[in-house]
Amino acid sequence: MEAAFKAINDVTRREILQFLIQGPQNAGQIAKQFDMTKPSISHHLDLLKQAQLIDATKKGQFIHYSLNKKGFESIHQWFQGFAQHFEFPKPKIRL
Amino acid sequence: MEAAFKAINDVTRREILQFLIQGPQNAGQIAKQFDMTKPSISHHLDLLKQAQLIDATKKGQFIHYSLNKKGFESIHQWFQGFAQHFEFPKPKIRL
DNA sequence: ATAATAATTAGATATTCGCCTAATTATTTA
DNA sequence: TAAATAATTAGGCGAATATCTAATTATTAT
Repeated sequence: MEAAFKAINDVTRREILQFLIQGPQNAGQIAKQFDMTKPSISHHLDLLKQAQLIDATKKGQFIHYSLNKKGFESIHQWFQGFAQHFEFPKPKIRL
Repeated sequence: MEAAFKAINDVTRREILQFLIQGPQNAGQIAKQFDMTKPSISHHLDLLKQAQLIDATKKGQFIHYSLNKKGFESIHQWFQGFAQHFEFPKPKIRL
């Protein structure tokens, strides 16, 4: 959980997560989106992976990164502890 | 939003938020909970306030701190962007 | 008015963080 | 097998962070 909070405390990493909503991408494709060197992006990916916010699977010489539910769940759980004390906008219907 | 992510990226500050679930507390009462000097706690409170995760209201020489919905909402909003891509446990009934 | 209490502000220091360049590893293609 | 491509690892550096002690501000009580 510690790792997840740390991971999302950075604009670039949050933007990487946003980008991955579109679907899995390899490190090069991710790096292209940012005005930053590949090693720096690689480091960000590492932290996101440690936080289990993303998964990495090697496909040949490429590594595909995709969102990982686990990390988000740990943040969600923490958040739920407070959500009960506030009222957050709820969907009109239960999906 | 930036400020909220920053604020929750620290164990002490998250514990302060947890503590405030019990209800408003002044700075001294909060500081007593932690093995840390009052100035350090004061600084943490300042960051939480900047993030609008807590409110501060002066009552005489005391300052009462309480949870503030606003900061939590900004985190909630960010999170919702991903929640739609995963399935998180939902309550059985709509409250 | 003075002393005591609550809390913050200021300044210093050690650690962590984010970024870079250079070097390395692993895989594919010619 | 040699060259090219994808990505990471290593090492260094300035900026930001968390903590402490000392000093300051504001309020209450004697």
